[in-house]
Amino acid sequence: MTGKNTVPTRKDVAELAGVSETIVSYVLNANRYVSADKKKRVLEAVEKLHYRPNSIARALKGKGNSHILFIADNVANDYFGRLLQELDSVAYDRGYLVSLMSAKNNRDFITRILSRQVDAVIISSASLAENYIQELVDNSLPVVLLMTRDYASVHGRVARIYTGIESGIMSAVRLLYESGCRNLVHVDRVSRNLHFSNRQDLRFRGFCNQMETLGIQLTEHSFISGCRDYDELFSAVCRRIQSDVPADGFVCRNDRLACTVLNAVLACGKKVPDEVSVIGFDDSDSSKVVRPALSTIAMDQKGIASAALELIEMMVSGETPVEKHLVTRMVLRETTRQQDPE
Amino acid sequence: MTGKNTVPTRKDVAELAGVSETIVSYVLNANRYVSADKKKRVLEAVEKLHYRPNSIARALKGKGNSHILFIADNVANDYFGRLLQELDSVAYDRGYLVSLMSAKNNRDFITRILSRQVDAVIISSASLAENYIQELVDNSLPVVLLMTRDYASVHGRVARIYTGIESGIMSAVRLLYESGCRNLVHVDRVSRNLHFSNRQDLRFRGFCNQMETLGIQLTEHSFISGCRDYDELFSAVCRRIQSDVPADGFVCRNDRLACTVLNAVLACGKKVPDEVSVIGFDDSDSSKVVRPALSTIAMDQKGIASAALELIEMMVSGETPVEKHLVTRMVLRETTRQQDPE
DNA sequence: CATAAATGTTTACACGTATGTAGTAATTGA
DNA sequence: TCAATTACTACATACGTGTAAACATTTATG
Repeated sequence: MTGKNTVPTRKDVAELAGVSETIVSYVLNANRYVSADKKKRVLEAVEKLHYRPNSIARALKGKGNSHILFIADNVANDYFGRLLQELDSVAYDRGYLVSLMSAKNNRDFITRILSRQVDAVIISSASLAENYIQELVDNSLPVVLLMTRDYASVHGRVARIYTGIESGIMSAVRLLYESGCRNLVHVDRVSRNLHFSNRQDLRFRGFCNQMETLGIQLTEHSFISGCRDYDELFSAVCRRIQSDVPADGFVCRNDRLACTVLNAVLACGKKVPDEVSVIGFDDSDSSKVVRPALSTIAMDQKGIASAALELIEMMVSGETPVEKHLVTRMVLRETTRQQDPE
Repeated sequence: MTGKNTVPTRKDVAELAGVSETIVSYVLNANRYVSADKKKRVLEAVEKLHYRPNSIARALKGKGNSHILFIADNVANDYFGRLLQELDSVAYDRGYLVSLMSAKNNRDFITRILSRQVDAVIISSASLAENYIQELVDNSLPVVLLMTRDYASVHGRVARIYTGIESGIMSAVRLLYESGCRNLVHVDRVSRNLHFSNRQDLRFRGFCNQMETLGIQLTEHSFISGCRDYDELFSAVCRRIQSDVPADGFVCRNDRLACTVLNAVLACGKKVPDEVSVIGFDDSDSSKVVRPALSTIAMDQKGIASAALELIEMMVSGETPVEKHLVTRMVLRETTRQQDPE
């Protein structure tokens, strides 16, 4: 079995079955009359040779590539990892292949994508310029946006998936408030190149909206942002804890941040969750192993993946895309005081 | 800018430049004589139209697809996430696209891959059957194996990357031994469907080899395996701690396991690292946020990614693949007693 | 000056597939 | 019986590209 095989083509199948290539095509695409006899012979030949139509040639003929491109800022985190996993799973079942592209690559971005003839693009990026996205849309490439922020300026045939981030954060704020927290703080990402969240960002927006709904005045004390690394964040949290109006609840962009916050709070000698509450986002491994175990918000990666594929198949077959709405799930562990969210 | 554009082809470029299509091809592939005048006009037209050769058509002509397939057991963990990130980065720079496929998908596995005409496959999987891999090799598809275990039965044109797992674990064992641990335990993965490591697995092998080198008899007490989830692992660790010959050092397959072990050890009232040492693998986020911070072994994802691409380019251009050897890096934090590894 | 060599360009085909068009044979309808 | 329909099959072309080979032009050589 160590000889150099060669991938069989339609021609090989046709010869083995004793029919023309066209017949093979018709059998496999099931769109023309083919006699039962020949159909059987073709299928047997296909089986015997392990023939499978060449995706490349198929794509060239304009028949779709069964190829999805996933664009994200960085796949190196728990959330994206699990999303990719689910995406691959549901995509594979439907015959699709999933490819990856980092949003930070921008040389030749658009032309590269178009030259690949992928069937659709899923975008989950806060950094990808909206005009890039618009250009993809203008080239009639089906685009699915995973809404982590507002893509207000993107118009045309675009499908949007709302993952429930905003309402998830809102529930978190409400939970902390109802359990007695009155000095809530939103913890933003750490980054070398300063990048502050604004109302475009759905987490930030969720926090602000819910605070306003609760009638709480937003001040500079309501936010920790602009830290360049986790050490800086640690210090910032300590300062915030030891200030005149000490924070008693932290709502964090993700679990990694939340864990650092948690450690800082504990280091300051505060009791968690009795004196201070902390809630993260992602339900990552970190949230499960820190002590006390971190309360967090879990996203429905499987649901998102399914929704994305459903939308893609709609768009590919020409239907008008719709919006999909999913929900997050609160995972209450030990850094929040128990409280029925109802 | 909201009109439906259309992707330009070689023909469009040729017309705009006032030359034949062949000239365009020759200019872009730089393999024939073309007058300076026409070359200039072609390049200008290319620039103007944002033309890029259609990868699909190119692939169909057998000129490679600049397409790499990455096959792994599950990308939903820190290690794979970062590897993917690095892989995408170096691949993008060299014009490649990276696709994903889970090793647990096995229906039509081979034919699907072959029908995609990818240029190469990178495999990092403990579960993918070796005969599948062999089949890819037999179909003269360049394969790069990330050696997490022994693929002894795979023969032919295969490139192998040794990521330093085995020696990394060996160093860890030596470190714990030299810092005084005498009852070391290897902690295996948790899994529903029981799957025990053996000498094929490089971590397991590293542990056993080093233990034998140190002259320590391996017994059933040297291993914790067969746990179906983290709760079971927690209990198993507690039992092991409270047994007649209490363990004083745990070498774990990954950080997630190590964190659970750490929490169990602490819950049993043992001092870490004074009484018990724990070391993980991956340098994941979890290892950074648990308290005490977990000592661990970091892999060189960037180096692995570069090596993989280098090997792929070698194989694609017909050279005989070679073995690549990388090294891991010990990250000593607070769950091991400080000790100079020399 | 004639001819060979070097340089520059085009024509023609191939990769593996899908399908419009057209053709043949069998069946049906009146 | 003859036309009309149905059940099949085949030919020819196109997708966008790479490149051998034929052709054309210029330059070098004897």
